[in-house]
Amino acid sequence: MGPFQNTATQEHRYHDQHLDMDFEHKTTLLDAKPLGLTRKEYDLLALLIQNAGEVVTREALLLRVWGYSNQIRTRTLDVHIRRLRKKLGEHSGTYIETIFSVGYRFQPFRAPRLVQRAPQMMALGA
Amino acid sequence: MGPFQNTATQEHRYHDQHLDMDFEHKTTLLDAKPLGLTRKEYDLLALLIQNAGEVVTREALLLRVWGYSNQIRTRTLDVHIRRLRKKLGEHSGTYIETIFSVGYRFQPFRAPRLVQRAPQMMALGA
DNA sequence: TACACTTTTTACAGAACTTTTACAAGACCC
DNA sequence: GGGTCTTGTAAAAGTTCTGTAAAAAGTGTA
Repeated sequence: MGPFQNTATQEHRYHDQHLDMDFEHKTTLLDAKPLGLTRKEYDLLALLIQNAGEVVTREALLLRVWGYSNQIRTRTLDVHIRRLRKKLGEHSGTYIETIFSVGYRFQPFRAPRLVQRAPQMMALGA
Repeated sequence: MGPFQNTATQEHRYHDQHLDMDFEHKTTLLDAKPLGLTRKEYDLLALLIQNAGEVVTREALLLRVWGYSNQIRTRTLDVHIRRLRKKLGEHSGTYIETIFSVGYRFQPFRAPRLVQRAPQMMALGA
């Protein structure tokens, strides 16, 4: 297995210390409590989680969750990201990263940051 | 293989003792830590690295990264070079060379200097 | 229809990134 | 050294992108 300590079986389930998502039954638990995601929220989070650790572009998210082709200007994605973060509560910062001008990335809980972080989150002199 | 010890597979990756750049995922690690490059910074460094060991003229950089045609006077390139050097930290001197009145050159870490040195450091007639 | 819930749009504030400006410092040539 | 050209640097200005609140629109159901 990879360096991650969580169970991210591609087929039907994601699980880490706090978050538990069942892609088969479409259920989501945060600290053992149902997260109460709506359909779009679920689709969005599921897509991010299924690409955990990798950046998913706005374009890809809008295409695969909404079926939007390119060059449609909408803030829908942002609003849904916001609602997801709200429902994820204190862990939202850990889980959903913004990659400026590119998209978003789901990071498994306490996963080692093996890939490039969001530029806006680093000190310039690093 | 050439005389270089680094892995510089042209297709999708550059790697040496400190720096690791993945052209496919557009990620950049310095000493295993994400470098956090912005888009332009990435484009610029990627172009230099893809021509590692060779001088890339200011003209070429401005054209290929910014789409600027000749005879546009701007300091944008210089400012971005500066930010790259800042992010490369202690290794910046090793990596990015200034070729006076010509452009810049990326040098792989501790690579033997087999190619033309910077004009300002040698007698032109040598 | 009326209601509750979900989704999208709108409008603006704020953050992040890029470019320009102005000047200092360095390099080259005489 | 003096003059000229080029690059380095800091900071301001400008642009683009994201966050957020609130309203409008859509959907399902009794």
